[in-house]
Amino acid sequence: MTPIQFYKCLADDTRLKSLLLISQAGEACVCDLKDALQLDQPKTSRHLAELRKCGILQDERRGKWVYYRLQDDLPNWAKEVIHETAKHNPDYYQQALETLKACQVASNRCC
Amino acid sequence: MTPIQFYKCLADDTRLKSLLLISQAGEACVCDLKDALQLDQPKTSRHLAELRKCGILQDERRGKWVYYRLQDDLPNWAKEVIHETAKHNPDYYQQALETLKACQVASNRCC
DNA sequence: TCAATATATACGAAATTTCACATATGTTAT
DNA sequence: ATAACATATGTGAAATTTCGTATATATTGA
Repeated sequence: MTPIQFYKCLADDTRLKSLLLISQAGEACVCDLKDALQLDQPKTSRHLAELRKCGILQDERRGKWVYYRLQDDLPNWAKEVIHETAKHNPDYYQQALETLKACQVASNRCC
Repeated sequence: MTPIQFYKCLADDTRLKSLLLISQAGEACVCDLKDALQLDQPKTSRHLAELRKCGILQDERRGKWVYYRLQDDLPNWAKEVIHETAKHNPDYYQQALETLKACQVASNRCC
């Protein structure tokens, strides 16, 4: 993954917030993310697919749901960038993260 | 500076390369950067101005030349991101950096 | 098999970004 | 004052990205 590919992927509000949420929560399914970020389903899915296609996220289907998390072999510099950004910018995603976590503990299904 | 502003600024080849070159060289003037990156003058200038306007770079005029360097009060997380990216992706900018350094030692004027 | 739920994608429109070119501004030296 | 050089910016066209809507695919349970 080239730096320019990586940063183009981060340069969208939906993708950046999704990525930071996933980095903090460990993983998230499309429907929880869509509720946490108050987006429609196609938009959420499309941006997650873009993060997957450029090698930042990996997906795993579990029943009806698809869970996204950081790609296992994501270069360390990219992981560092994501974590450093998340660590020092909680205001940017904190409210959505709380909604996301509430969804995730609620039950074995989505919000 | 919000993370999304920051990453939108990095999501362009000219801006990202300029930024990494400047982070490695300490500073650079427009004409040296334009030669190192083989770009025309307006394009170089416009992208540097964008990095300045969003708070990543600062400029200083010295005679006819304008030198750009990292903004002194750039948030530390942003500095970390830039340095981590530069440190682990030398292939992306190494050739241009050598040209830039050659320009800078050549004389007290631009290439 | 059929209905319900979750996710993905095709497609054209709308919005945004980038570009090339022309020109303006600022500085220095003569 | 003028010429030469360095940098900045205005402008509309071109390219790219994002979006909304409709629809397709996949899974589960009745």
